[in-house]
Order: sequence, then C-alpha cells, then structure tokens
Amino acid sequence: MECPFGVKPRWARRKDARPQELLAAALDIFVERGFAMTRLEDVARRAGVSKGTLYLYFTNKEELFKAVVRENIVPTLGQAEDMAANHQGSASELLRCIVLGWWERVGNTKLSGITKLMLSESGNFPELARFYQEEVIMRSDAIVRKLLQRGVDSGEFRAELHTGNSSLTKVMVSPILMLMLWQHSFGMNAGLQIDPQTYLEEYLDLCLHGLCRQPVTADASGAVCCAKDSL
Amino acid sequence: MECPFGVKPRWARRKDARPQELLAAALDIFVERGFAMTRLEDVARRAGVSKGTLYLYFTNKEELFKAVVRENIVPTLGQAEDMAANHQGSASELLRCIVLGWWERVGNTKLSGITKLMLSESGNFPELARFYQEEVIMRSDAIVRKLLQRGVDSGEFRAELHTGNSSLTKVMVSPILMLMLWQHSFGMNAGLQIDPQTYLEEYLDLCLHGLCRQPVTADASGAVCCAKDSL
Amino acid sequence: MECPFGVKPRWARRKDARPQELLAAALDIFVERGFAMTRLEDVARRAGVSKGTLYLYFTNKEELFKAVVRENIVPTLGQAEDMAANHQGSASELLRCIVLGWWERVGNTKLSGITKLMLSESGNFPELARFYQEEVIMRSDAIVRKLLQRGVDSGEFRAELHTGNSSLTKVMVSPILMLMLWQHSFGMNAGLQIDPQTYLEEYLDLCLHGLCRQPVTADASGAVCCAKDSL
Amino acid sequence: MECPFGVKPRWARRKDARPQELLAAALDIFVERGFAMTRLEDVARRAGVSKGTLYLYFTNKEELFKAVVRENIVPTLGQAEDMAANHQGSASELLRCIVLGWWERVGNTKLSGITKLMLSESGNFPELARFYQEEVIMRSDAIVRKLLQRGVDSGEFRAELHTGNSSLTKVMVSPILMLMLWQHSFGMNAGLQIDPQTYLEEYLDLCLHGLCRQPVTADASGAVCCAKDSL
DNA sequence: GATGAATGAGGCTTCATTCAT
DNA sequence: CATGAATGAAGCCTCATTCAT
Repeated sequence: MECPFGVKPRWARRKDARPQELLAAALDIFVERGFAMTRLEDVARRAGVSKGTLYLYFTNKEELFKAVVRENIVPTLGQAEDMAANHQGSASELLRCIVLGWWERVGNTKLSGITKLMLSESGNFPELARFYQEEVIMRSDAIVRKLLQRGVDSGEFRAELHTGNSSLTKVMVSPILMLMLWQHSFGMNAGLQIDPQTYLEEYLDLCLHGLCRQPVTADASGAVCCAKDSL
Repeated sequence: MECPFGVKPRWARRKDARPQELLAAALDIFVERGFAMTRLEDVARRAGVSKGTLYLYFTNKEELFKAVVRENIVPTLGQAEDMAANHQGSASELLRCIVLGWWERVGNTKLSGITKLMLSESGNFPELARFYQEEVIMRSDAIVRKLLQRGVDSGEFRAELHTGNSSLTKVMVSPILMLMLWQHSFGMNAGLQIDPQTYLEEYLDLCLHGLCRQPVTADASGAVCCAKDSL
Repeated sequence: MECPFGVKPRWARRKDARPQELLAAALDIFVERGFAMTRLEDVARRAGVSKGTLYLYFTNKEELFKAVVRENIVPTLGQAEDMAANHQGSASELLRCIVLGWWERVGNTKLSGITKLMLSESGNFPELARFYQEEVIMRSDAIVRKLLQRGVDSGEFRAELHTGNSSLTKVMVSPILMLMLWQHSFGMNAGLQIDPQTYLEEYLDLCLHGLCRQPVTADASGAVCCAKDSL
Repeated sequence: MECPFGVKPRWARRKDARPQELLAAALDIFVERGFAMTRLEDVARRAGVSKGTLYLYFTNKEELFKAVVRENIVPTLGQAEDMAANHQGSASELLRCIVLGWWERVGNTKLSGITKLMLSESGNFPELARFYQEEVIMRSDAIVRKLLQRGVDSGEFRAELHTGNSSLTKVMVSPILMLMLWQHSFGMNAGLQIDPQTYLEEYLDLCLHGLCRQPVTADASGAVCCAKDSL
C-alpha cells in the first residue's frame, strides 16, 4: 500500500532540528504580536507542527519565551562581556564597539522586538520580568558599569561620575532601548524615519562628550572618541 | 422633569460626566496592564459602573482604547513651548527647566501612562500612532531642536552639534521617555527601583557635559549646569 | 419585532434560583461519573445553561464540588450533631437514630455517591481530600467518639472501649460506608442485591452487642438495643 | 537465531515476561490514581518501556485495565477456605486467623489495590464487576457464613444470629475492606493515618463481643477472643 | 518487536459582547 | 439609561493513540 508520490507523512521525525525551528517560529510571532497576544497555535502552525508538539519541547508559553531569550539574547550578552573583558583600547572605543555590536546583533534584527515586548509587558508577567531582570538587565547593567569604572580608573572619564548606583547606566542605555522601541512603534510609519547610523553616532558623540574629562574630537573616520585616544 | 433654571441637578451632571469617568478609569487600567491584558470588567469596576454601561458609550474595547488615548494625548507641550519662547537665561538652564518641568507635569503623573501606551501599543493602532507622531513627537522634537540651536548660537553648546536632523533630539529625549516607561513596567517590581530625582540629575549631568563646549561644574545646589551659567 | 410565540430567550435571568439548579445538576453528574470524569460542559448542559455560566457562580471545578458537599452533606452532619446534643435516651438508641437517620438522608439517596467519590478519588485531589477530611470526616468521627464516651460514662457500654484514638470509630463507620459503596459498585447488578434494612439491622445488632456490657435483647419492634434500655 | 537447546536466552525470557511486567506496572499506577487519572506514559515509564510498547500488548487503556484486574483478581481465597475447613479450634479463633491471615496475605500487599480498584471502578466496568462478584465476593461470603454457622452450632456464638442471608457477612467484611480502601486513598495524607494493627484489634474486639454469647475477655497476649477460647 | 515524536480531540477557564429587564 | 446574567468563541494545556523508523 506504498504511496508512490512521496506524500508527506502526517509528521516527520526530527527531534534534533525541532527546537530550533520552534524557537524561530516563536520569535517571529512573539515579536509580531507580543507575549499576551501570541497564540501557541500560531507558533505551531508557523513551525509546521501541531499544537501538542510545542509541549514536547517546552513546558508552557512562558518557558517557550524564556527559551527564545536564552537562545537569542543571552548569547549576545556573552559576546559583549567577552569583548569587554578582552578589550585592549580605551573605554571610549569599547563603548563604541559594544553599542555598535549590540545594534548589529540585536537592535537591527527582529530581536529588538523582544526588548520592546519586555518593556511593554513585563508588568503583566512577573515571572518573566524576574527572569529578564536576572538574565539580561542585570548583566547588561554590569557591562556598562564596568565600562564606566574602567574609564574613570584610566583617567579617561570624569572622576566624579557616579558608578555606584545604576541610574547613570540606565541613562546611558536608554537611547539604545528607545531606538529599538521606535523601530517597532513608529518605525514602520513613513512619518519620521530615524536613520539608525546617524542616531547612534549622535548618541555616541553626546555620550562620550558627556563622559570624558578631556575635550573630544572626531577622528578621521568621523567616529567620535576621546581626544587622548586619538593621540 | 427638566429643570427650568439651567442649573443641572446632580444626577444630570453625573450623566454628562460619565464618559470622562469611564475614560479616566480606562486610562488607569490600560496603563497598568496594556491593551491585551485589561479586562473591561476591571475598567467598569474601577469606574463604579456595570460592564454593560461601557457599551453604551463605546462601541467596543478598541474604540474605548482609542478614546482614552485621544482624550489624554492633548499635550501640555504648550507650556514647554511658552517657557522656551520666554526664557531669558542660558540654554542649559532652559534644558533643565524643561526637563524638570516635564517630569513634574507629565512624567510624574498619570499622563505618563499615555506615553507608555503609545510606545507599547502604537504598532497595533497605526492611526493613533500617526496622531501621536504629529501632535507630540514632532512638537517636542521642535522644542529640543530650537533649544539646541539657541545654545549653539550663543556659543554655549558645541558648534559642531547637528541641529538639522532629529536624531540628536531623539537621543536627548530618550532617557526621559524610558524613565516613564520604567515607572510603569519594571518599576513596580522590587527589582531595580529607579529614583527619578537621581536619574534625572544623572541625565542632566551627562547631557550638559555632552552638549557644552566649556568645562562644566556643579553649582552650589548640586545641580549641574554649564560653568559659565554659574558665574 | 416581538416574537408572539413565547420563544425562549437565549437566556433567562434568574440569579437566585441558579445556584441551586447548578448544584443539583453537578450532584447528578459527579455521582454518575466521579470527579475526574465529569466534564463541566455536561454539568452546564444538564442545568440548561452554557459552560461560562458555571463560572459566574463557582470559581472552578473543585469549588463546585465543595459547594455540592456543603449544600448536601454538611447540613446532614449538623442535624446529627444536634440530634446527639439533644438526645435524652440511651447511647444505644442514639446510635440507632444516627445510623438510620444518616441512611435515610444520605445513604439511601444519590448523596451516597459523594461518599463513594471521595473514597475513590481523594488520593488524586489533595485539596479536596483536605476539605472533606476537615468538614466531613472529622466531624462525623467526633460524633461517634462522643457517642462512645457517653455510653461508657453511663455504664451502658463496656468500660474498656478505646475512645481515645479513632480506630474504633472508623471500624464502626465502615459498614455504613461500605453499604453506600455497594449501592454504587455492585448494587446495580442483579447479582447479590443487599437489602439495606436488613443490612442495617444486622449491623446495629452486631455493633450494639459488641459495645454493650449487659446482655442485649431485641425489643418488641424487632429493634435491637441494650437490655437495660428496655427496662 | 533460534536457540536449539530449549534454553531461552535472556532477551527471549524478557520478551515473554513483558506482559507481566506491564501489568505489574499498570497495577501500581491504576491503584495509585484510579482509571481516569492514570496516564499511560506513567505506566510505561514504571515498566521501563516506551508508550508505544503498551499498544503492542493491549488494544487500549480500557483493555489494559481489564487485563490488570483479571490478572490479579485470582483470589487467595483458597487458603482461607482450606484454613476454615481444617481448623480445629473455636470459631472465634478461626475468625481471628482468617482476618489476620487475610490482612497479611492480601490487605497489606499490593493485591489490596485490586479491591480498591473494584470498589472504585466497577461501576464503569460491569463485566469485571460480575466477574469479581462471583469469584471473590460470593466465595468470601461463603467462608464467613460457614464460620458463623460453625460458631452458632457449637454454642459459641449467639443462636439468634442470621446466617441465612448475606447481610451479616457483608457487615462483618466491611471494616476489612474499608481498611484496604483507606490505605489507598486518605491513607497517604498526613491527616488521619490508621494503624492497621490497632484497627484490626479494635475490629476483632467489637466483632467477637458482638457475636459471642458468653462474656469475652482479653487473653494474656492482649488479643481478644471468647472467654471459653482462653480456657 | 520497540521506539518516541507527532497528532488532535477534548477539558478547563477567561472574557468581550449581548440583551432582557 | 443602567444593569448584570448569560453566552460562546478562544486560548492554554493534557494525553490517548498512531506510525515511520
């Protein structure tokens, strides 16, 4: 009773590839619709499986979301931490690298939708908020704080900067977050498109001028960094 | 049972006030929970009416939401525009005034909830997004741009600042927006409570150091402003 | 657009009668199918309402069940307690009254299905088990224990009976519980029908002979009680 | 790959043992959870096989359940019947022997689970119920009835006991059945743990006092039996 | 024979919306 | 105008059953 036409079986066994497929589908839908509004059935359909299959790999909706974050966001944080740990140049250069790297790997991809989602919905999902706080926010705060300390220690940044509490780090991170948010809120409207490159350069310029103790100048490439770096 | 003296009896005034009460209640809940997660029953309870009553005034949940935004979006930007137009002192002082005034009049009130709503939900309500874009974003951008130009013209800010496009203004506005967002999302969790005063001072410090061409110092009151202002 | 034929509206408003109707329907289905197997949709259908209506009156399936017990079983316990408190005659007479009363009000009705249900399924629903333990088992245990103590104190029952732990009370209650169980397990089979009257008389005879210190005799009505009672 | 020496290799023996292993695992879980609440996955895991394997041996859940009951229902009643037939001492002694023997051989083992299953689920499996009725209930009834007759004939039990119908025998058997039930339902909750030894002694004490025509006393070992037995 | 990934019907629960009163 | 009981369409999650390997 063999079917000669290669008809697809009702299901195909591919346990190893499945999680990635499901996570990819989940990322799409979460970003499109937000956490509360994504229906697991849509995720399943997008991945080409049935509703029940999702539960073979993820305990529930929240765990699926966490897995999406762990798969996509957390590794990027690891890269930033590594970059910071191994960086040889100035703190200003490091900031630039981290910001542009983050933009390239997260901000400029659909992953930025996850950031938007958390900012919008964390109030409704305390467990998700706790998770994100611990696995993302605290770690990125730490990266920025270390960067500040490094710049202060080397005499590159103003000595009076407050590196003790997290207000300054949050101020510094805000423009990056907002850029991601804008991409998903007003970005699609023809209205007032923001050019990310310009925006990020303006941000780095303002930020580095605000942090450094020495007058700053633009180097040949147009990138802004502390004067002493350009020596 | 009409009252012939033009003085509306209490119940009549209440009848006219109904929609406002409903919108006020809806604002609270929408801000707290977002569109998807607010239950109309909660809105009704907060307003002290029955669920059915909502449908006497608003076609459905979506229309209620739009009405809430339209009702509250009326910006207090006029005050900021006036302040900017009449300000006699330095641009730095003006920035400080605008930022702190904004915080006092909007950020620290429930009006900030509208900002959160727009940032969170505008993707699903493009019509509102455009409205918000024109009535709020473009006007506040203009205020900041004028402020920048003023500082540059007076020699207070660095001459090379780009006042032509809106990227820098958006960068500058971001930390304020994020502060409002945090108050409404992660803010309520014990996690990383932000103290608005500290945050805003850090912001002004970083921003003014980043804008001014002269070294800046803190004045006696601890507030940061450009050195020449404190003379 | 009035419909002249008395067509039933999609729903009828009768908030006051509803809970009783729902509880009656729930009792039926719980007894028929057991707790795990009853579907709330069936309960709703039996009561002639929609699924959602159940949730206007009961938080969830467990609470519905608790309400059934509170509505039906608990009041009968109260009656037994009252009877015990006000009883003037011998402990033997009281036992007879309680046993026969319980049979009439619970055992011989569909309520006995609740007892069966708890005995069968309490292991799977710890919260239900706790509830039933507290609101039913402990109270009925207490009734029997007090009855024993009363008989011992009056010299009617053997002094060496252990009234301290609950083993004896459980032994005494067992035949009643089993009778109820049999009605729902094998009772419907033509097999070996038990006649409840005979069964209960045999039980009382054995039990009272086992408890009393004096030789016992049957009184004129055929009922068994302690000899000294018949004096 | 047939083994020509009639010695089955280990895997072959295992293959033959499979159904028994599955039934043993299923018994455990069915007893613990009841029919509705047992998940076939748990049965499979307990047996150390995959879910699919169950379906190689049993058509579906219901057939598995029936097989479990049929497999385990084979009563150890033969021993009790033999014991009763060969017993030389008093009827009281015989009752004690049968009860304690039953407890040791059935009640205190996992076989008691079958009793629980039948009492709990027979309503949904009439075919099994009839089977159980004939193979177990009627035979154990007969044992007890003979025992009663023997005691009455010897003058040890009260002459007026009804040995004709089965009500008295069912009354007498009830506490034993309930003890088994409690061990499997409420028993596991911390609530009201029953100590089987105490319970059975209370039962024998009550029962023998209820049956015997002579005053009864406890013998040296603390066990209760009719006074004349202890002579 | 054995596996275990996949399915999909089904159950519990929520909530926007309706409408008789 | 207001009410709030009632509805029913979803959404989350479970699990008996199937079947390619």
